[in-house]
Amino acid sequence: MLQVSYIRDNREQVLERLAVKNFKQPDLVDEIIQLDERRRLTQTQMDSVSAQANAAARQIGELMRAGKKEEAESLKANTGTWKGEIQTLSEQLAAIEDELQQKLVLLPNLPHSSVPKGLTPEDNEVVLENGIKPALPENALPHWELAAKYNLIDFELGVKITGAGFPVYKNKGAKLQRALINYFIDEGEKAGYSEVSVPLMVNEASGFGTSQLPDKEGQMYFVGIDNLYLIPTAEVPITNMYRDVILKAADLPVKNCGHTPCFRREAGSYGAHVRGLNRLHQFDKVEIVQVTHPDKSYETLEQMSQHVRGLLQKLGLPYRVLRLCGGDMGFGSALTYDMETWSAAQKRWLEVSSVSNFESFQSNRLKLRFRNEEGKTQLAHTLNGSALALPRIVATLLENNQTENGIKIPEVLVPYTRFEWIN
RNA sequence: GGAGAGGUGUCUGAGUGGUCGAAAGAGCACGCCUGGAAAGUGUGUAUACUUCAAAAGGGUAUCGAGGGUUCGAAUCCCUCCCUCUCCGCCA
Repeated sequence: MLQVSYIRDNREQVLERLAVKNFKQPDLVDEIIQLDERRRLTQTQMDSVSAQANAAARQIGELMRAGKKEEAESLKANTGTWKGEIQTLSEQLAAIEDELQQKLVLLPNLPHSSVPKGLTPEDNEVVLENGIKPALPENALPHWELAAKYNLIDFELGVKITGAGFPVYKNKGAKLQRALINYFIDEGEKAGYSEVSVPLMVNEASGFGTSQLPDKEGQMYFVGIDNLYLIPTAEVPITNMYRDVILKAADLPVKNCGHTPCFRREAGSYGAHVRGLNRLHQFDKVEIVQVTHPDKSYETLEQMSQHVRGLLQKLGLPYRVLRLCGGDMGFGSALTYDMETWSAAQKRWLEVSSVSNFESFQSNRLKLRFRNEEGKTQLAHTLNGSALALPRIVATLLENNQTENGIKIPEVLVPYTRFEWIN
């Protein structure tokens, strides 16, 4: 959520930046500024009437104590009017604030100046490409066929138990999952992220804090009986650990990592591109999260991106890094890098990580602040990234590392899998 | 799930209708003291909104959340949330 004071002081710039994100309702900006003016006016009026009423109440108290009952009674006569006024004004204020809030949450974050204009994934900017795309023989198999051939993943069984998009991992497939999770967590800890294990369901306030709500309501599974949402990413519970928190400047940066399953409804996605592990309703992911000083967040974004690239490199996967264009970016992000691996049998890039700087967009909702050099509270910046999401890594590993003798496990994973081949 | 107790500032904790944004202590910050430290001592120490050109200052709101009673609510009433204890159930 953008800060109203910022919008007020930087109207032109806000409009210009929103245009980069192809924001469809620029009129909202002026509506917000006007509502804010009305809000302040109403608040000032209400405050001054309250001040009068408070003063009178104090005086009545003093008179009562002094035993001057009649004078006190005569003062009471005025209070009814004030009470009425306060009532009216506070109702007005509440209505204005409500409307303001409703409009404010519709504004996405402003993109960073380096974000390219554009509408679709085709407009994303390729920042770099690394690694060698393996040349597979003509009869190379896509991962869903490899998963069946080596008895690693049973998609049909998942359909029986739950439904499409909830695979059952078996044998070395299940072990590979565990190995990847542990490997990613260990690498995170090496990079200074302290591990947390967090709830998989969150309340509405948490969903709002990281801006899944109200924007992406339909993308989350909702448990109505208890009003809880299944997390679409560990970003939500981990970042919300710092909701309503004022950190010391010395506490920054805060670095956490954690593994969770992620649940996504993925309403409306079907077809060849969602086959196998390409798109699931439940998948495992290790997430890295940082809370930083506003001056450091872009530096941090680069570090986080490096961390993710390092993982892909160590796994020996060819990858590329994209700087997302305005149209493809998430609602709350100011700058996002997507990391994609080359899936050699499908002959396409698969997104395996997304690293974003939210600047103060989330922290404004979270009321996540720190005490700055001047001793004043200031919104911190939040960042997060996948490091990494498992299914597409598994898909790429299986496809790219297939040989006549089976699937070769990357060296760095062998201490975790305790087998070198799937065959 | 049943019964009871309770939720006050960074923490402990006082406060049952007015002088309470809130005693006291601890902690923390800065100063004095000291060769340095401890002890001692002094001062300060919530957040948000708003007013003001800015600073200083002022106003309003907030004692789990929301509503109500009252001229006036941390204090009384209602609803909800949470914590603790006992019982029940249970991985």
